[in-house]
Amino acid sequence: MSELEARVLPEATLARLTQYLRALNALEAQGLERTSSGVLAKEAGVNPSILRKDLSWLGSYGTRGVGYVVRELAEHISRTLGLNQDWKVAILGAGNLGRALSGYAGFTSRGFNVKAILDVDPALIGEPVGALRVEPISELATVVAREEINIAVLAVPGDAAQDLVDSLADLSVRSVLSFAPKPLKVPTGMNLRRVDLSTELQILAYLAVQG
Amino acid sequence: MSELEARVLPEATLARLTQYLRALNALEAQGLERTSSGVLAKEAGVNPSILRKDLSWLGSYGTRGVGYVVRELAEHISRTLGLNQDWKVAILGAGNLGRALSGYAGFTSRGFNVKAILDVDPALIGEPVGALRVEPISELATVVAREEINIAVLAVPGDAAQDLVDSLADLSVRSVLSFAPKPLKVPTGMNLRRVDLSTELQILAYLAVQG
DNA sequence: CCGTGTGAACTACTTCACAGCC
DNA sequence: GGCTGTGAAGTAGTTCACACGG
Repeated sequence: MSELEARVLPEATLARLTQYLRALNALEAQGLERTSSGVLAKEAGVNPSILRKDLSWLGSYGTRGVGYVVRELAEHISRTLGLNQDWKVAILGAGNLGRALSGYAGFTSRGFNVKAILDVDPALIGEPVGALRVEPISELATVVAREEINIAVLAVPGDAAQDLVDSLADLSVRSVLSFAPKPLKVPTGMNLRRVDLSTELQILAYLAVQG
Repeated sequence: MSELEARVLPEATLARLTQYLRALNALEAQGLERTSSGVLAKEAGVNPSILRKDLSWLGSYGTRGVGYVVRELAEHISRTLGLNQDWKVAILGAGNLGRALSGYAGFTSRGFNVKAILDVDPALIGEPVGALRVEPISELATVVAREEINIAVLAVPGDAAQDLVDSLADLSVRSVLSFAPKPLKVPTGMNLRRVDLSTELQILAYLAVQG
């Protein structure tokens, strides 16, 4: 393949683009067809400068002196983020958190489909979770192949997480969202994002003491 | 001399300190009494330089040529983060996510006690969740006072979140962890952190398309 | 005129490299 | 000798301010 220049979006821009997308949807729901960086930035909770700078990474989609066409801009951001395609998600770990995530609205919307939920615990295997049934984690390879999983969500204890990441890497699952409270090593080419709930609470504790 | 006496830890440092704390606990569990920035940094998944720089914000607690005393450093970080005191957490929203969070191990450890779970839905009120029962959100003020709540976790739909933040502010709850997929306005003096699960998935989708 | 798009200035954070001390 | 602690250098991200074009 011909090498395109590695023009990857900065991490921070990427995170905000998802917020603009939601903000645009909110504006569209209000019946607005056009908007400006000021209005959109307010809705997304950022300042207008950074919004315009972020959008400049995608090219020029506004009109000077006027603003942006809501639907057009939303469509463009969606395409850039890869949300025009279908994402098939497997949840690893059918404990409280895993089960809650499988039904979470944010996970089932916008092209993300939870296709499977797996666990090691024999007591959980076969149990219904929404429209799915818990499958044994020993069948991971089979499930990933059958459902064409491309995103995995790790809702397992810290000790189990690294082994699963390694297995997923072998199965060419290249995107993982981990809730395990441990740093994980990932092979190059795999994308990992962590959500660490107890870290968030600890940060709040510090801020509360400060303030 | 700087104008302000109280120099606050950088946000990024703060987040890593919580990781060092976990890493130190892991080392202590292995029976180690002393460690070095190299070992600790590896366990925490960061590089040694930034670790030493982070610790320098807390003052000098290592010994040149030797390293750090595990328990001493852990104790010091804990104190800095305000983890020597008791934190009383209320969970707002008793849906799948709220119920899962109330039992989440990371939430119940290290001084964080889930004292109450509340919801608007009459069908849920009175239902048992672990050792608690769901209480009506109309009783928020009473519950906050009774349990001396100082941290609230928002696990409600986006539309309800802002009103709850405002109510919490009136009740002097100064720290909020929100799972609502919306930017929220907070009064000065209130600390808000957001965990946005669908944003995380969207970022992964983009990264997967890129790679 | 008005709001976008963007270089330039600024701020925050990370890494380097080595002086300082045990 | 070896590892900490820290200025200095480097990098990433944000805000400013204004030229540009509908």
